[in-house]
Amino acid sequence: MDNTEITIHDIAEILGINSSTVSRALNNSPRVAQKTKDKILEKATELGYQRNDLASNLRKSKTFTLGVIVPRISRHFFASAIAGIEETAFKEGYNVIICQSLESLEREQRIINTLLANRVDGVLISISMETKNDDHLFGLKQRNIPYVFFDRHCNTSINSKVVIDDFEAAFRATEHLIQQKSTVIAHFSGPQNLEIYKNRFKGYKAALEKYSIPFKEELVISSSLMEHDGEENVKKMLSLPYKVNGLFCANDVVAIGAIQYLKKVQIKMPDDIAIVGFSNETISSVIEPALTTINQSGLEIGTVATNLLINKISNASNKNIDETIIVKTNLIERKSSLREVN
Amino acid sequence: MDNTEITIHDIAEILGINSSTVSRALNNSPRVAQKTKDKILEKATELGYQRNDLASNLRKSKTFTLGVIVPRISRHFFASAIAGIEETAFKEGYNVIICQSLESLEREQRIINTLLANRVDGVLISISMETKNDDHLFGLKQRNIPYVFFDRHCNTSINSKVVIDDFEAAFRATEHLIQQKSTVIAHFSGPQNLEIYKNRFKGYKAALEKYSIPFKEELVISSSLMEHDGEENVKKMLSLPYKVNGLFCANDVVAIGAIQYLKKVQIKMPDDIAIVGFSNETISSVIEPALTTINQSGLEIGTVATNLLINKISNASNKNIDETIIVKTNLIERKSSLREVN
DNA sequence: CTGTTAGCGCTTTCAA
DNA sequence: TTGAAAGCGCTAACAG
Repeated sequence: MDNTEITIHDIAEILGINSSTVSRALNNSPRVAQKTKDKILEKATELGYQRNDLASNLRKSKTFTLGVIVPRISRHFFASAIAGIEETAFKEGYNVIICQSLESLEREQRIINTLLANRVDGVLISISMETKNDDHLFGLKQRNIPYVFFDRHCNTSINSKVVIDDFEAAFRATEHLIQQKSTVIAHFSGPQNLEIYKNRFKGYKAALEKYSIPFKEELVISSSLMEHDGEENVKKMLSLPYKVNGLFCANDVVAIGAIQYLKKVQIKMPDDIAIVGFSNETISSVIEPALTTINQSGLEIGTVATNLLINKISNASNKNIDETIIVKTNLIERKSSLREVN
Repeated sequence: MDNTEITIHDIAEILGINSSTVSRALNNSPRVAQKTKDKILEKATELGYQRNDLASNLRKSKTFTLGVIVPRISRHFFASAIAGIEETAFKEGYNVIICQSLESLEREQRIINTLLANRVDGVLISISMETKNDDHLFGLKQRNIPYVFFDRHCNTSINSKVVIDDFEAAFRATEHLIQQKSTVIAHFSGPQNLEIYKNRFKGYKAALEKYSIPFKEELVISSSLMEHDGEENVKKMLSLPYKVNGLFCANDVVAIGAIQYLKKVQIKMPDDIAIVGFSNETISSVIEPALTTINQSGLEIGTVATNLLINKISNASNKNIDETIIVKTNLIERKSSLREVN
């Protein structure tokens, strides 16, 4: 068990040929005789040769690797987005480095430096809660490395992004509640420095306005998107001096927490309170039967974003065109199984 | 916005010094005068220099990168294990490449090749459901790249691993049910080609034996660890011609599904059926109040495994010593909040 | 179809 | 304390 790396030179020497030929053969170049190729391939597998991508990539100044930055890989939405990203990337011959910012700007910054040092060909990013602008992406811009935001994006400058129409979705969600006879509608919101939550809030407000329902500050309950925030939010909501009979929840994780607590304190959904929340294809079955959802496909967003990025990488002409792709959402109304059960 | 990479040579040329000195300075070598260092660092930041790790790693034959292979990053347990891994790795100056096998042996194989090609310094792996042995790790062995199994491991040859005592934990879990007056105890099991599920099954069986409870084949219900399997399993369990009043669930994801379905069909826990299942620090609050858990710390397992791996990497003498570290679990009994509520 | 040569950007002897 | 030179393993002209 010796540690020596087998290189193309070793193979070349053994076979009494030149290492360039070995290189060509291993890259399946048409400019090598089939017989030589066979010989080389056989020897390579025999010796357990494994190309050194560091050397190869260095030489080619191309890594076929994409960096992906998400706040947290375990979140339903991001997990499904990653599924879409990986699928698309692999199909196009790209590898993917998945990194989590854990909602920290500093970590996001560090990750970008690492990706830069590793010469990724492009970056997909969904920003952390702490991130207020794209200053820390300067390195990418300077080095002309294309990047695409997905879902959580920056609004501080023009960039390529793949998002849903948060305003519209929130508007529709709130409208749906109103049409379901909800008259007092709370909004569990997210960090207001994130565009998506800003827009969801705006959509909520606009719908109220349209139907002449007075907006009340105290019905908007914000949080940092942890599951236990759901419980906290519900408690705040229940402590109001009047009864809330509708809830638009801007985040799925919070929604899960909220629904669980509502069940626990025996508040019936949707009879006591109707809920509309965001969801996606991988979300836990907890939430599914409980409420009407705005289906936001992480898989699709991931796929679309990756295609856009790879496009930017390969078409130099597209590289500097900033475009926004809006992925459709749809409202899925569910027969609440909670009605019978709870 | 030109695309030219800034190299140490550029900096050297501008400053009229040699690139070796620049290299040394940027690596904070003590063999460079502080004045020169300052000059170089200033110029480097001014130009937005960013080291090319491909070149650096190639030269050093060392990447300070660990490969991590898990079945699925979105699973509670693996997400928390990854948290532990990253924390430990970063602390020691290592980066981490996270890969998911999606329970496919073929993908696992491909991932290993990619990691090999990228010359990672070591690998942490929790095997897929399809993986029956460690044949596909041959490349790692051959190249003398250390690897450590965590949680899901192979038993087909001696390897380093960080695991819990599955037999003991399962035994204790089942014993607990018996002491809680459960007389007919079902076991929701996992794929029997995985050691951990084999051992959990053995522990279950051994406990029954100790207390002279007859073992029944049909009480052992296996699945492929999806959340909806929980529901399927419960249905199978309920279709038995006798009443089951205890359940030892060998997997948390299945447990979540099972508990939800049990709630749905209004079976009271623990009155109608007492449950013990595995859990860990990040698990959804869904499961928490419902049952007694065997607390299996992903964070700790990740941390321990990473330390072991880094140790193997740096101490050549340890490299070929295979050791098994058993991380303690503990049984956490919960006051079931379901009792009052449901 | 194959060989020669140069060099990707960095680190690391060895020398001064 | 700095410089010169070699080379990590690979690919890509260019030549033949």
